[in-house]
Order: sequence, then structure tokens, then C-alpha cells
Amino acid sequence: MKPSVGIRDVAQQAGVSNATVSNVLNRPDVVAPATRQRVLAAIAELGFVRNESARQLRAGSSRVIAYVVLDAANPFFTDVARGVEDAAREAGLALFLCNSASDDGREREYLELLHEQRVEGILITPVDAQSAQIADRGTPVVLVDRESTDGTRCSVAVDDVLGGELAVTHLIETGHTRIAMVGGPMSIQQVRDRREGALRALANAGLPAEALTFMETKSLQVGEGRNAGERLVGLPSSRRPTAAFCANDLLALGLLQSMTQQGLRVPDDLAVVGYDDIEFAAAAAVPLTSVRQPREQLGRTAAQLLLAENEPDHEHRHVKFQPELVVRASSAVKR
Amino acid sequence: MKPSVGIRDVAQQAGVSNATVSNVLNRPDVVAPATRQRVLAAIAELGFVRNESARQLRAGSSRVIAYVVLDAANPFFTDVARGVEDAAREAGLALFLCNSASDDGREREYLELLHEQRVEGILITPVDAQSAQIADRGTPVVLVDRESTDGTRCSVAVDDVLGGELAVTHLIETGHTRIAMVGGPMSIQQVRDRREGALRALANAGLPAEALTFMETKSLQVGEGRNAGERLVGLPSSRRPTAAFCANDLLALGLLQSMTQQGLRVPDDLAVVGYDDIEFAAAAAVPLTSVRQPREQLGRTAAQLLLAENEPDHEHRHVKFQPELVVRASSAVKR
DNA sequence: CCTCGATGTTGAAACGTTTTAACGGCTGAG
DNA sequence: CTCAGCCGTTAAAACGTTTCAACATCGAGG
Repeated sequence: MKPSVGIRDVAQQAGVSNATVSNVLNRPDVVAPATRQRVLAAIAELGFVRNESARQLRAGSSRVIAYVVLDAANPFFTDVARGVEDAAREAGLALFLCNSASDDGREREYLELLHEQRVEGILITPVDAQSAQIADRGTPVVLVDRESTDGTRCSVAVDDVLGGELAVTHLIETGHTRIAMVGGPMSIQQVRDRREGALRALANAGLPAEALTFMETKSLQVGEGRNAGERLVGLPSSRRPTAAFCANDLLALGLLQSMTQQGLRVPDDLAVVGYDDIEFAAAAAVPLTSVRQPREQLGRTAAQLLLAENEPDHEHRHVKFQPELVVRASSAVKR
Repeated sequence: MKPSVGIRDVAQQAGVSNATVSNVLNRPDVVAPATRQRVLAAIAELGFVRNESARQLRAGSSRVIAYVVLDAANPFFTDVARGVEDAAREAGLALFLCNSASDDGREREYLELLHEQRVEGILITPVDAQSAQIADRGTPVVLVDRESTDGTRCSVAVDDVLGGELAVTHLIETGHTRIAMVGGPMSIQQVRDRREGALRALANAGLPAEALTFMETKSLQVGEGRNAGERLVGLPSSRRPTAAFCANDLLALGLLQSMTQQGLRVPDDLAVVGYDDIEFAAAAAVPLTSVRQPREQLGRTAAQLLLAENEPDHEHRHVKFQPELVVRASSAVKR
């Protein structure tokens, strides 16, 4: 390892004081062109890299925000992240992505680290409801895709109850009366809300709550969708639902795959509706009907709220977007 | 904002010196249980959060590594990241993900920031070949999915030439003699290598190089795959290739989608082979034949090489994995 | 009763920046 | 020739930790 060249080494090499070097780095205009050149040359020659820890310790600010996602492999979150990053970089901030992988231990560790790092702000889609654990530690936190229950911080979400309602209403209108809802774990707020919406749709249509079979999954990933598919096919056909509403597109894609493998046809044997409308939904084996959320906008708005957090008289706001049903072949009208 | 409580405030509150508080934080066993309790109580009461900048400035190490990916929305990279994270967390390090989005400006900015942050190490899948720009700045860097040309650092890759050869050999064996390769931009090493493999396959089979029509795309994303599909269909059917080898699965999925929309059948009108074998490939409209890479293992190995970088007499290593062809319906034998 | 080692605690010196107030030299006006 | 004002530069004081050598205190062994 090299003996770590610091600002003083550069200063000595250039024959100036360290304050001047600092000025070259932070206010280039204030130092005479000739001196500036000399300093830049010294920096290049010595391969100096400014120590951000020291800078931040003294200066206070960190030029970084972080987004803690529930599942980095879910395109929904990477799309949201794109929106976040666009807004962040307009404000001159870098974005670090952290993956909690739906594990609240990891989530806690990352939050702790980020607080200690004194990042400018944290965006998070929390693992479970008791976001109390995201105690206020001085760093602004904005919830993404989850409503702040106690109004102690900003949040940006999409109306998941409405989304669930749209999906199931659509299924009812296309003639289904035995519907499965696939999703879980129930500790996830989105799953609960979408289910509530589904139940509301039944009520609106005058159907009993029993018309909805809830099939709980361990996660919201493709593999669990396949599992659910196998369980579904195992049911006696008299009791088997004729349609399935999945809590997200990954589950729906897994379900679809499992249907095909087992020789059932979508939508004839089972209509399927997903949630999120990720890019792959339209390219699926049977193009997927899905509930679309404004993903980039969600991220962008969240980042903007976060940045506004430092303004003098800031009031916490909650922004809620409306989802939209996109009908495709996987739920074509029953003939 | 709260007036930022520091270690001395805690010390005062607990009636000890700041050194003792530091000990509680870093070597709890060395301080008497009674004192420790008192300090912990003070920490909780004051809501103290250790300032990582100061810690790192003094202690030197940062407990963080970073992975700069080419495209956070590409499941291939998030799968690699999963492997990286597993290995990192076994070593007690956190992982920050940075998305260069195939933009070398962003890539440079992130690298600069990470160097300044003095992260323990950087993994990167660089945007373009001249990885010279990733100059040695004192932080260990390991290349992922790209071979280090000059042996100045470790790298982990998969044999892309072989992968391209496998794919195109398969197409030739299933009876195709006019083959398109879809991919780009050519600045990306992987694209060049896979093309080289494709050409080698032709040569092996005694076919002329003209049997391969190269269709360059602007990126490796789904949308570009759709564009390529439209261009392909626009060709006079006498000259139109009967098979397409795509540089990655995203392109292949886009191509597939475009074929379906335009009323062409896969594999009858056009056989399609992708690359990466991401999870969505198997769930596609027509299950996708693809070249599988050991994604998690790639990430895990890269992280291990990075961690080994600090060992006393370290020699840079290059690890190369073998890809594997997975045949599915999109390239079923021509009848 | 003295010494010694073990155990817990502490004061003070780093770590590498940024920042502020002060400084010297120079220019141009009087 | 003097002096006010400006410009570029600098010395020194932070920032909040960790660490190290030194210092009490105490019990046990001689």
C-alpha cells in the first residue's frame, strides 16, 4: 500500500499551504490561475485522492443518499430506483442502493450503517409494518411504497387497496366467481392492502368473502409463484378457482409457468392478473394483465420529498398515486 | 436539527471519559459490566449515533465494499450482486450498489466517489474496454464479467467466446444457415466476444462469415430488442435470417415480443437464442433457449478475490467460468 | 507490610480535511 | 509619498472519533 498522500504532501510539492490546496479543490475560482495549475499538477503527479471521511467530518455534508430496497431482483424496485437516481443526480447527489432482501435484520444493519455514515437522506421500502424500528436518528427518512402511519415522516405510495379492487373487479366482470389471491407474507403491508381491495371488490359485486381463496406465499418471488401453481392444480377441480390475482408480477409469472408445465391453459383454465406491470409482464408466455404503478414517478417524487426535508419549515407530506389496470391476454373474457 | 450528540456528551452523561465510551463501542469486554451498563443507558437516553466519518478517519477501515453495475434493471447483474452480498456479509462487510447505467460519465463519478470514501474495495463491470480509466488509486478493484487485459488486477469472467460458439453451433445444428446476431453497442467487450464465438461456430461448420448478419443495437435492453425485431421483419423474406442469436436475454425477450406482435411465429419463422438465462427467460412467451452463466458464483468469487486483495503477498488472478447452453422451445428443431 | 500483576479507566495525541480571520504585497487615488 | 482597499495566501483551530501509554485501585503472594 502506498503511504497515503494527503493534502499537505500536495501543498509541499506545489510550494503552497494546505489551505490553498483545499481552495483549489473547493473554490477553484478564488485562487490565482498560475497557482491553481501548479497545485493541479502536484495532485496529478502524486496521485492524490481526497479523503472523504475527513472532508465530511469537517464540512458536515455527505453528497450521498441511499435507497434501501426490499428486493433488488424485483424490476419494480429497480424502476423506482431509476426515478430516485434521476432526481438525486439533478441535485448533485449520488445514490447508493442497499438490498434488505426482505430480511429485517439486514434492514436494521443497513439503516444503522447509513445513519452512522451521515448520508444526506434515506429512502426505504420497509420490510414490515412496525416502521417504528426506523426510529428518528437525525437523518431524514422517506418511506417509499408504504404509507407513514403516524405522520412523523414523508411517504410516497400507490393506492394498493384501489389496485386490488381494480384487479378483482375486472375478474368478476369477466365472469369469475371463484377467485384465488396469491401473495404473502402477510407481514407485508402491500399484500394486506391489495387483499383488502380484493375483498372490497367482492362486496361491491354482492359476492361472499368466501369467493376469495387466500393462498399465502413465503415471499413475493417467482419460485413461490410456481409453488402456488402446484398447490392450485392439486385442488379438486370442483373447488379450484377459475382465476388468480397475484400480489405482484413475479408471483404471476411463476404461476403462469407452473400452469403451462402442468398442461393447464391460461386464461381458459385459469385467468391470471398480476401487479406492478413490470416490463417482463407484457413479454410473458401469456401477456399478463396487471395493475400498473407509476414506478419512476414514485421514485422521483420520493427523492424530491427527501430533498425538501431540510427546508426551513418543512411539513411531512404523504403523496398517493393511483394505479391503473392494464388488460392483456392472461385474463381475456371467458367464452 | 438536533445539536448532534457526540461521544463526549455520552461520556459526561455517564460520568466517564470519552475513551471509555469508545471502549464500550469497540471492545465491550474490556470495560466493567457496571460501567458498560451506565454508558449504554446514556447512549440510549441521548440517542447517540456514532459518526462513521470520524471513526473511519481515525481507524482507517470502512466496513463497506461497492459493486458498480452496468444496468441495475438487468436481472443478470442483480443475481451477481446477490452472490457478492453473500460473500461480503460473511466477511462482515456491507455492500453498496451503484448503477452506472452504461454511462461512462456516471461510472467515473461513482468510482471517484468510492475512492474518496475509502471503501474497502470496488467490484465493477466496466462500461467500456479501456478500463485504463479505472486507474489504480489505492483502493482494490476487481473486474466482474470482464477480463483484466493487463494483469494489473483480479478479474472474474465467463468465457463469452465459448458462449457465442455454443449458441450458434446449436442453431447451425438445428438447420439454420442464415443467422442474425443482435447486440451492441460494440464498445461492450461481451458483445464483441460473443460475436467472435458466433463467427467461430460458422467457421467450424464450414459456413462463410456472411451467413451471420450483425444487427447492432444501442443498448442491451428490451426496447432495443423490439426495435431489432421490427428491422428484421422489414427485410425481404428471401434475405431474412431464420434464426437470431441475441447478446443477452433482455434483447431476446424484446425480439420475441416484437415477433408475436407482428404475427410471426417462434421458432417456426424465427428461432431465437438468448444469453444469461435469467429467470424470466424460462417464463417467456416462448420459453427461451439461452446460454447460462453461473451468476451467483461469479459474484461470490469476485468478492472473495477482492477480500484476498489485502493479503500480504497477493498475486492478481483471473478466474474464468464456462457457460452452458440451455435448450428450450424458442429454438426447437426445425421440421 | 511491601511488591507485583491484573484490571479498569483516562488524558492527550493523532487522523486529513475545511474554514475563518488575519496577513502581506500591490495598485491606484489623493 | 502615503494610505485605503483589494487580492491571493496562510496559520491555526476546529470536526468526532480511536488508540496508546500511563495511571489508579485492589487483592494476593512473599
